[in-house]
Amino acid sequence: MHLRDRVLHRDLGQHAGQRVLIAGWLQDARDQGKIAFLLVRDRTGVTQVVAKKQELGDERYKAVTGPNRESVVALRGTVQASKAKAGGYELVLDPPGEFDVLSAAEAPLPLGVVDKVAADLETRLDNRFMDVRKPEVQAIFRLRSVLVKAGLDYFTQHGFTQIHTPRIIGASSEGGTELYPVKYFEKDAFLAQSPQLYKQAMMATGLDRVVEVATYFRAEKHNTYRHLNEITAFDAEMAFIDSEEDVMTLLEGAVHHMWKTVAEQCPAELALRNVQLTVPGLPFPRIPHAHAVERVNATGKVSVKPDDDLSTEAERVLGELMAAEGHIFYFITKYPGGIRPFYTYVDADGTSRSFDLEHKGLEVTSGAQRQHDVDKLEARLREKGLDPKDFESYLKAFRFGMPPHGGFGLGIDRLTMEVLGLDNVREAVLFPRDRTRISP
RNA sequence: GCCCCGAUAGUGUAGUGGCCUAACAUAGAGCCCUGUCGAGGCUCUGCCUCGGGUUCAAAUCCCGAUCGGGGCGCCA
Repeated sequence: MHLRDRVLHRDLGQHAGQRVLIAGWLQDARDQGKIAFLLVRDRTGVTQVVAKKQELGDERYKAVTGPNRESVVALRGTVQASKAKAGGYELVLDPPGEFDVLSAAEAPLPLGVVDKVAADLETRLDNRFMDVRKPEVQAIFRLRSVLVKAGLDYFTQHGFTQIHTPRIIGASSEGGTELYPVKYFEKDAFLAQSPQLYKQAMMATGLDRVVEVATYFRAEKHNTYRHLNEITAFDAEMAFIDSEEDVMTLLEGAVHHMWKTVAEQCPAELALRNVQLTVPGLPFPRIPHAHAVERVNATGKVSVKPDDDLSTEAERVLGELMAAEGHIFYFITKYPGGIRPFYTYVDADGTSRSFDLEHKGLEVTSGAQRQHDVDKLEARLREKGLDPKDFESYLKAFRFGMPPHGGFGLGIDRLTMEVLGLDNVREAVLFPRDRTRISP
């Protein structure tokens, strides 16, 4: 039998009475002198292995109970019903006691996997390979995988083509955030802050609907539970829309599908995180920015000016108001044109066809219908203090037939944090890049 | 960019001028234990971020450095 054919913990019941091979991390070895209990963990659970000195002999018994915790071991034993756990199975390591250490772990561990003392997030991230051995941490990334696939499935089922745009960009930028400069041979270049300008260019091609699972780089020195300097998002753009409402309908459908899929496919992961997931009803409420400002100001807790964006505090207050009405997801729409990026479509009354999707007071999406009239677009650039010359390769795509279009960026890290109720976005990212962390 | 805070065994904490040659838990080493399952019992190992200063006396107070945490702004 090969290692790849090893029996996983969850399948032990199908092999009752048989001699099988199992392998995994030696979580613990409880030596009681003449009988020992080895706990061997694989990705599906922890198997108890019973080893008896009388049957194995002193030498084998010592070899079996000797390895350090978290060593990788493989062993053969006979599956039997556990004498202690109802409905559970364990392995009896019977003679000759086949037991191999595939990789010995050093001691002490830099981070305990099942220790009774909790470690700081900082220590956990420094030793992420150990941290992810914990089932409750593994659950985050299994669920994230399901969430992303559900999103991508939804988009492709709705006619979206998955694309990949450059992460290295030239000097021109959409503004709004600091960029990381990189050396590009004899030229200056930057890491992309978003695929915005590229996915819009695709609207001039006839692909009509594109989506990218994109990584963004933002050189902002923020230090909060919800910000990272390297983030991952769904970036979608769709052509031939009548208004931003078409984009919002698509987006809320995608989010609903992601929540529903996670609820259906991840009961074990949700249970490990103690999360009771509620799938939000459709449609999500739409709250025009002006109304949102009125509502939060009416509480007396904050003061937001009509033309300003909601502060973090105001966002939280609105989240509480909406939660009280039973809405965890909601759109804030019709932002004042002045506080949105240059490519946003602004109507004659000064409001923009833009929106944010919020979950319990946290922004998870920003989107809009885009300005597809190149003259108005150039005027918008100048209003924002940007030089149209710097955007020539972008603007060119608008001069030869550009349909009305719109799109959004949907943050995957934040979505994962929110679906699980994590208190820090770093929990939802394997190797987060924040203000100070570039290793591991 | 602005503001606040922290640093004590591998890990998580207590100690905030002398009672500290620093404590507790957990981990690690050794011994005992034939059904443990947060296994248990006994013994042992291991810590004040760095550099200045104040003081009779500094883990403790002050200054600086380094590393880190958090809030705002900005955004996903």
